[in-house]
Amino acid sequence: MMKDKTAPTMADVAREAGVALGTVSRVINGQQVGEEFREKVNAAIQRLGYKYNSSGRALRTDRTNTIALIIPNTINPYFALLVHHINMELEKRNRRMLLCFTEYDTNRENELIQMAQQNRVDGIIALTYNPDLTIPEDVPFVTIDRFFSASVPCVAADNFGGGSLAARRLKELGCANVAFMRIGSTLVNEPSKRKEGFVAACVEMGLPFEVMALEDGAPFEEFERFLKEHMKNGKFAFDGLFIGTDMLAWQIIQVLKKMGLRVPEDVQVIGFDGIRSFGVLDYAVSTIVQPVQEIAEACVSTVLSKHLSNVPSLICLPVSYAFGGTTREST
Amino acid sequence: MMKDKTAPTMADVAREAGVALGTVSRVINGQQVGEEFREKVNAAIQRLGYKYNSSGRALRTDRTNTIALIIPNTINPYFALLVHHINMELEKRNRRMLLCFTEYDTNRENELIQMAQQNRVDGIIALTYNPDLTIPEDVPFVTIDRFFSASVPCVAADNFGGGSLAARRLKELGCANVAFMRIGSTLVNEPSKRKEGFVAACVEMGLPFEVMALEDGAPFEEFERFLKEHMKNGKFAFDGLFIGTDMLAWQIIQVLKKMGLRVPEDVQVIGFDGIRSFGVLDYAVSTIVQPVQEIAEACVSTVLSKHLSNVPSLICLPVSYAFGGTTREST
DNA sequence: TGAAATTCATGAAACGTTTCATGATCAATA
DNA sequence: TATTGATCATGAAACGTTTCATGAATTTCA
Repeated sequence: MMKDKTAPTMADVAREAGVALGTVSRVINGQQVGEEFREKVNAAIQRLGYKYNSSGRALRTDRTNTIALIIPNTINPYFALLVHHINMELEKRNRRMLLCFTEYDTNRENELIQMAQQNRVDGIIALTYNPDLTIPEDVPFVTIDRFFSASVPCVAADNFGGGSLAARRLKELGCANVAFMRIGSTLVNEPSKRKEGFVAACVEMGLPFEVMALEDGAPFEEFERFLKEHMKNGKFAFDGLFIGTDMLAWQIIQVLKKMGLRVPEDVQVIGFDGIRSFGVLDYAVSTIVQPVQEIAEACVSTVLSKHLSNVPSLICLPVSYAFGGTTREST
Repeated sequence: MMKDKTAPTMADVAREAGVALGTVSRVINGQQVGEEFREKVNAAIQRLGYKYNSSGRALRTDRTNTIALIIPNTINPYFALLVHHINMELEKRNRRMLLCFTEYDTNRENELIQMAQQNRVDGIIALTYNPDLTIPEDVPFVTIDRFFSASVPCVAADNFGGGSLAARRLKELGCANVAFMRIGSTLVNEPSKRKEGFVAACVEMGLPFEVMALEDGAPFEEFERFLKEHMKNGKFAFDGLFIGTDMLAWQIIQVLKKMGLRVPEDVQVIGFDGIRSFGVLDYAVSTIVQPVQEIAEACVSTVLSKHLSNVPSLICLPVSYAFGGTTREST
């Protein structure tokens, strides 16, 4: 099964159809072309089995119709969801996705940005952890959840509002002693505002609260220790918990159950992200839902927008609260 | 902040360094070049801030160093895992991933293959559902879990062996009445061998079994009905279940618990895929583990292998059994 | 009817790289 | 010293597309 020496090109189509090369290009790109010419060209394309070659256009126009997405991985369900929606939004606009995993390696974050630039992607969407990230200047660049400067557009959920919504919701549910728990770097990034919003609302409502924050890499056992320390004679110090992410919330709930506490009867637990639990959790799961679809839409439309200078530098999208299937908007 | 009219190119570097264009190319590609030339070129690259442009090479060499991965989505944790490992394997070999989601749309599967070819990817790895998929001829093509013909390499876990391992394991655990449950198309594909291996082993061991298979799109309630039908006066007809996928197994376990059955005390349940449960499940989870890493490695090395004709047409990789952290090889 | 305006195909140049045949330089051998 | 061989930089062509200035053919309007 011998391959043709070389695949047919636009020039071959033009020759076969008896028209000029430029005419073939215009037919293929759906531009204004006389009817009889269009037919001749299409017939020739069929006869030769011509296949369009994007490499030529990429070189000539310096556009690849490809956007790079730089993200730690797809193992975390929230990232997987993000990848999915961003890909769908790109597809809608007839763009491709070059997917790059950082594995939380801050050096690799920079390398991947370089690589994407060499590959002449039309833009980069990045969810990174390097506070000294090298922001590229020659290619549209949008971050998720990381604010660098006014000139680098950042798309994020309303983390502050979400934290505050969680606090208000716990209060409404009758909680009298609450706590916030999270793990993650102390980078100044958008998600850290979950705590701020929570704390602000607690203060405003006069709701007593505690904060338990661990640095990246700290062992989960410290959370267990924290929880057990607040268990005195079968009485738990908190009747409401707000947890930084759903994944962590699920783990915490496991610990609570091992401690003999019922969720939500004894302790209300609210997570963050809005990860659906694959129908696998048998306890009531509450969460502050990130508007992933809208985040994806904002990332894509921002990175593709022609006039990046006119774009807001922080796009903040409203979250909602989900409990047993009911949701309501934040603020 | 005005961008340079045009970014520096190899020609600019050559002029700046006072050498020939070809020399710059050879320096950049690490080929044999005299020491003083190499230094001059590197200095010029620094001075000009030259950035390599892959589009030129793609056109000239017809190689993009990019592989397309066509897969339904990343929402399903097994797919997410696959995407992750394939990306890592590509990264090792200095290749990029163009990620395409089919959303189980069989037409889109074909369209994406076309698109990938237009983008001149160096190869395609596909996990598809269209039995009449149009297999491209001009580009290396590897499938996951789908056998089309001897000329289309297919990478899959040892599904038959896995099914048979599950049956033997249930027997060893003392089960006397078992059932297999699955949902999915009846396409002749590799995963359907899970049932065959299970049935064959049951027959061989004289272990009574039933099979409950649903077509794609069937409502989950039918599984519930099936399970409840086999519950008579608080006595369940099965003491062991083998479920086609972990995700389904998790859902089934929820139903069993609602029916008042304990897992694994009353019913042993074995899933398939080896999805870790995010530390979120509070019941004993058993599963036949797909060797995802090895599958990814096989896909990538096959699709990149120069002599695709010499490659085996079905690469079948051994699975293992996982229960509470212990694993053992199949067969 | 004639001039002006409009439509639309043509032909060639350009994008940035790789690669190949050519030729220059220098060392080694006779 | 003269010749051969080896090394390695040079210059130009080629990859397949888009785009732009040119000009031919047709339509419009006075």
